[in-house]
Amino acid sequence: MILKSQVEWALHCCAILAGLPKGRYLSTKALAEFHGVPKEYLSKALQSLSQAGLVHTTLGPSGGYRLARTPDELTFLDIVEAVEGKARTFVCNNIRANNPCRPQGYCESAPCAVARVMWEADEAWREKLRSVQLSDLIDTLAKEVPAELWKKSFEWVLERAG
Amino acid sequence: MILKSQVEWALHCCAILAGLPKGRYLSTKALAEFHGVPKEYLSKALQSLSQAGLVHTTLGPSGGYRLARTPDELTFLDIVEAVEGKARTFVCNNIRANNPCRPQGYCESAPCAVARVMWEADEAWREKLRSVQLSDLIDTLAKEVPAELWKKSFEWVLERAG
DNA sequence: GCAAATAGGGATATCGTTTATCCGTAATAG
DNA sequence: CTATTACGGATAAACGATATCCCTATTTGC
Ligand code: SF4
Ligand code: SF4
Repeated sequence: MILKSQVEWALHCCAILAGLPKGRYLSTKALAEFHGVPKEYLSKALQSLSQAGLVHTTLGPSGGYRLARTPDELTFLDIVEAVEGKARTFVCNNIRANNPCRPQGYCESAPCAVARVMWEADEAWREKLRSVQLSDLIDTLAKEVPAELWKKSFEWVLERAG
Repeated sequence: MILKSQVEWALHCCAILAGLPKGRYLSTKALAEFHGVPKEYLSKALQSLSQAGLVHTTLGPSGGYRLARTPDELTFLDIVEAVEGKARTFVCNNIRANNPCRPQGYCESAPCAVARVMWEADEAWREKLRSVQLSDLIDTLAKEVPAELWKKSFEWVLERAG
């Protein structure tokens, strides 16, 4: 069980978009080139962000993406769920219904204990992701990324932002 | 991203094995029939439990599986990791290495902030699973499963336990 | 108005994992 | 000795993730 690589891409793209000056847009082409990933496929991830309402888009030359909210209103969970979906990672196939001892027509009132524990764990995962904002990531990166590289990357992006 | 159905099977099998009298064994065949899942494939899940040291096995007629520890020494995490593996669900493809602004020969000292947050969430998921013991599950099931069905299932298992 | 660039979406192909089955081997109870 | 079992390897089918291609509508700059 492994998350899509698109999740990593989407998170990185949002981090870049967070540094974009108000009103500017950055294209799929630029984002793909910056991260060294296939443009067409990255496009699908960005479309997921768009459908989830996390980013705004414009068409035409100088078009592209920008964040739809401020970085402190965007959580990791927003981004992860936009790409990976909101479905729980544990699906119950209700195998208890196959118990040969079961009376005919017996009907489960509620999801069983196994499923509930697995879903609580899933929720713990989501809760952790919900607790980290995009702005937290930016703060950390600003501290950890060497100043020189940070500045050059910023300029690289600005040159291509429409 | 979805967990293998084998995870559900393994959890249910362990719950059944927990009710087995000391020294008795239950075969793959019985477990597969009880849960209504393919015997050959369930066998793979049980082998995973065996390799992880969570269950003991014996060969021959009246052979099968029993728990290697008491139910309060077995956590959900033990069982889930035996089947699903211990690998983290977020893999870092190090796409920051593709940043065109990066100086030649630049070397990352540590995993980046994105990966760390995702790994913390992964750990929160595992911590939750670690906090629930198999004995907790049995307690809950004993309360929720109708007494009649519980008793009949127990007898069904005993008839087939070697 | 026109040409270039863009997001969006559908169709399709490739690849790897999950799911499932089959068979041969070694061990064990009766 | 026979029947039954766990175990492991080989293999196939089904499915989802990855990746590419192409067409459309829209917008910008000229
Ligand atoms: S016991 Fe729970 S997880 Fe298992 S089949 Fe029933 S509802 Fe699903
Ligand atoms: S920023 Fe983090 S998650 Fe992204 S490629 Fe680098 S190490 Fe991996």
